[in-house]
Amino acid sequence: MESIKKDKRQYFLDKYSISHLFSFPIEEYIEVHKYKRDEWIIREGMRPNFLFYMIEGKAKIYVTHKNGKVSLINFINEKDYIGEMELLNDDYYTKGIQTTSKTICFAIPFSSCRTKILNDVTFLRELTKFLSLKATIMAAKYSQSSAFPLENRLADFILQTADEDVYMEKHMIVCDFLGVSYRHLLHVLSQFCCKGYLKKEGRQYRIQQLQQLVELAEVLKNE
Amino acid sequence: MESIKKDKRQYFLDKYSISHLFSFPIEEYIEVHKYKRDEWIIREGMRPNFLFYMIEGKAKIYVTHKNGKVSLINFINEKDYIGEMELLNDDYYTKGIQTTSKTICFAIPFSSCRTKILNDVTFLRELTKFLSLKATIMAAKYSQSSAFPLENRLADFILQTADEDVYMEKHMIVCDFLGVSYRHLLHVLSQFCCKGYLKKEGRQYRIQQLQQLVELAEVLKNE
DNA sequence: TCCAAAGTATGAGATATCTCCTATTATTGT
DNA sequence: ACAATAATAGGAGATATCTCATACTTTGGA
Repeated sequence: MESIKKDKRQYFLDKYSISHLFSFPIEEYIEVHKYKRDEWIIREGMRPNFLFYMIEGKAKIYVTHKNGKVSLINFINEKDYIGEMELLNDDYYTKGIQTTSKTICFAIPFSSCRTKILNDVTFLRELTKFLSLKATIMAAKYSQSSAFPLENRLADFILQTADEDVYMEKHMIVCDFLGVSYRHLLHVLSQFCCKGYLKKEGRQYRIQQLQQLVELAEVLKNE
Repeated sequence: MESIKKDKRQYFLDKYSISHLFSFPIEEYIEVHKYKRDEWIIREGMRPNFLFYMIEGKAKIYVTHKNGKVSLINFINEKDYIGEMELLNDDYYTKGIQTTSKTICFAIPFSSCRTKILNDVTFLRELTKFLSLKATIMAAKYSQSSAFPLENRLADFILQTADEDVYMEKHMIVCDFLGVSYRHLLHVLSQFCCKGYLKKEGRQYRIQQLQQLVELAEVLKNE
């Protein structure tokens, strides 16, 4: 992780201003953090020291079960908060957050801001709005997720996790996340290769026909 | 809908006190509303006049698409809020909420309380906690929903929607919600009857072996 | 360095689920 | 009261997906 300072910091503060989300001047407290692909923004089980707001890039949320199995739970994209559960909830078990590409976040230190933001109705209202929308969307997604064949859900997954045109998730994690057997995942992946959407390069896949994948993924988004 | 007054009202206020969720005395504002099965707590597209907090019973959330098709989106259970989106978000499209059984809600009038509760950090923090937990749970559910055969998901669904031991949802809505074909839904339902879990009575089904259904539904909840 | 564990890869048969088709009831508007 | 529409019901074959078995490769630690 690299903390961006001075002019560059100011550049991001201006480009993605979030001052309207707070009733007090927040800018002076904000740190701008830059991560490489696959870096951990938060380690599982460790309390974060910041409330994060993602402005560029994407990340994945992981949790480890008692039996040691690691599961991918969800994604984080631009304009998402990270660490809001820990901000509010003292006994929340922290999940791991790992970037999927180069990523830039605003990081608001708990040390100097926790009390302030927990008493800021403007912030709390915005956060509540954000969360209730998120819950609604997840509910809708949930109710229809199993309606589509793996082909569509996998296309969507590939687009969400690929960095540039390279897809390189672990099959085991993916079939767990998508709720599909290992065997079948491989089968559909090899179909994608046959059809020329992907090209296998050793252990990773390169996207050859983005448009085709986008069309398959679009199907999930109708209505 | 029936508004419960006097002693009975006080009984519910005491039994399910929510005063700790607010920093000001909320009790005097709370109305206690009682609904029969299948009543609408909120009509789709109409702004509610209350923030509801469900204390007994359960309900379903529906939305109508442009093409006229009606979809079940999610459930509401005890200790859930209803109308929080409308409280926060002026241009939120209101979804329909229909009870699944006899239901009792606290109803907090926007007219007298909206400003107060929108400026109450205690309330906002609690609501945020509630919503972020809900979003997390939905995300986890989503990622694994398609992992299980209809048998398990249907058992869960039946338990969530049955009133006492009577299940009587419309097949069309159910297969939409569960993302499964009409044909297959019927097939699994008739299997449940063969196995003696359910008994078909004209247009509805009566639960015969609750425990078996619970076991099937439990599978969804592991880990 | 070597072993155990995790991950990758593929075949073959078994199930779950879908699509298409065709009847038979409810429900609804006129 | 009647036609039109929506919902229920079930048969049959096609696909998607799962389970099991088996072999090879990479990886992390003793």
